Amino acid sequence: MDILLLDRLLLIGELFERDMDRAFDSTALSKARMRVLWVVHHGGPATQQSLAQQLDVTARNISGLIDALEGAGYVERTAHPTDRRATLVKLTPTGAELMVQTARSHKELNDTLLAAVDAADRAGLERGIDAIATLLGNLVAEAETEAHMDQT
Amino acid sequence: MDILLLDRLLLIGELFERDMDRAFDSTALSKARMRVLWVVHHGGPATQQSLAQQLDVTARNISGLIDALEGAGYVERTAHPTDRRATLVKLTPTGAELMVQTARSHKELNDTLLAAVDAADRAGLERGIDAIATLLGNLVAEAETEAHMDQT
DNA sequence: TATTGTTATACTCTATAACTATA
DNA sequence: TATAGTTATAGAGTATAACAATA
Repeated sequence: MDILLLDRLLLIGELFERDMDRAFDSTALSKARMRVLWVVHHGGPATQQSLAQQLDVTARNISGLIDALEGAGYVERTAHPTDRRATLVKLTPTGAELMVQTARSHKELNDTLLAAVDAADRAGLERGIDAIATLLGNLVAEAETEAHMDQT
Repeated sequence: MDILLLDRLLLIGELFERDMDRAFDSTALSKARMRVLWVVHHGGPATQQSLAQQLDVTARNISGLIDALEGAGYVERTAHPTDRRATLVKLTPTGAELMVQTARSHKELNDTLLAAVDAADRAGLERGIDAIATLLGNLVAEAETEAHMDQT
């Protein structure tokens, strides 16, 4: 009745964000900018249009984020090989190094947290989180499809 | 190696936020404003200073949020009984009704998600989430205390 | 004609600093 | 002198709309 499981899950998300904020505040790296780096790190060089779609923000928004990341030396705009309208956004060596480090500390935190869970509970925990993430993903996707229908 | 448990947890937080955004976009209720309502709903009438501390934002920021919420009819500023400098922020009947509905749908979503988890996994899931939330809370609190020390 | 990225404009959330009224 | 709230100003993230270059 008192504290819902969902609330705990949301608390974890919030705490993680606060931890990230603290870790990156010193540089030019906000959450929005880190997300851009993350997508480029995982998907490789991408056009700004592609980034806008993957991050579900406007092209204008991406322009500003890439401006900032380029100014800070984490990405560079390069010519698209076949489409002269488009630019390809790539990580610089500095940006690539940052993402490797970030992925590493992310993994370490994951392991630290998992170590606090009783070994007997881990399998149930993973299956439960999986089930919840899947169902919630479906619910949100459904709701967004409906909302999109309504617009049209 | 591929997908970390932590990533799933963060995904759940993101999906929930997207769901909330969709549900409230139609009104004057952003995430920041909903958080104010949530705190007043749970803690009762509060001064703006108190809200600023509880939400960890500046007093100036609270001024703007209360302006918006007052304009939309969800809260009202009333005189503080003993301190003429301060204002007490209260929910209007509309605001109170909104929070009751929100708490209800929040609970429903919680139950729906939990129902998707195999009954045998639920206890382990709850214990695991609890352990993770507790440890992460401690880690973040420690880090923030240290950061605060550095400033001083 | 459609698409890519930019310029122009606006709104929300956030912060710091200066100020007013009260304690 | 210290505190509660506001005004002034600034910067980041986001959105729409108009526009240039290219497809």
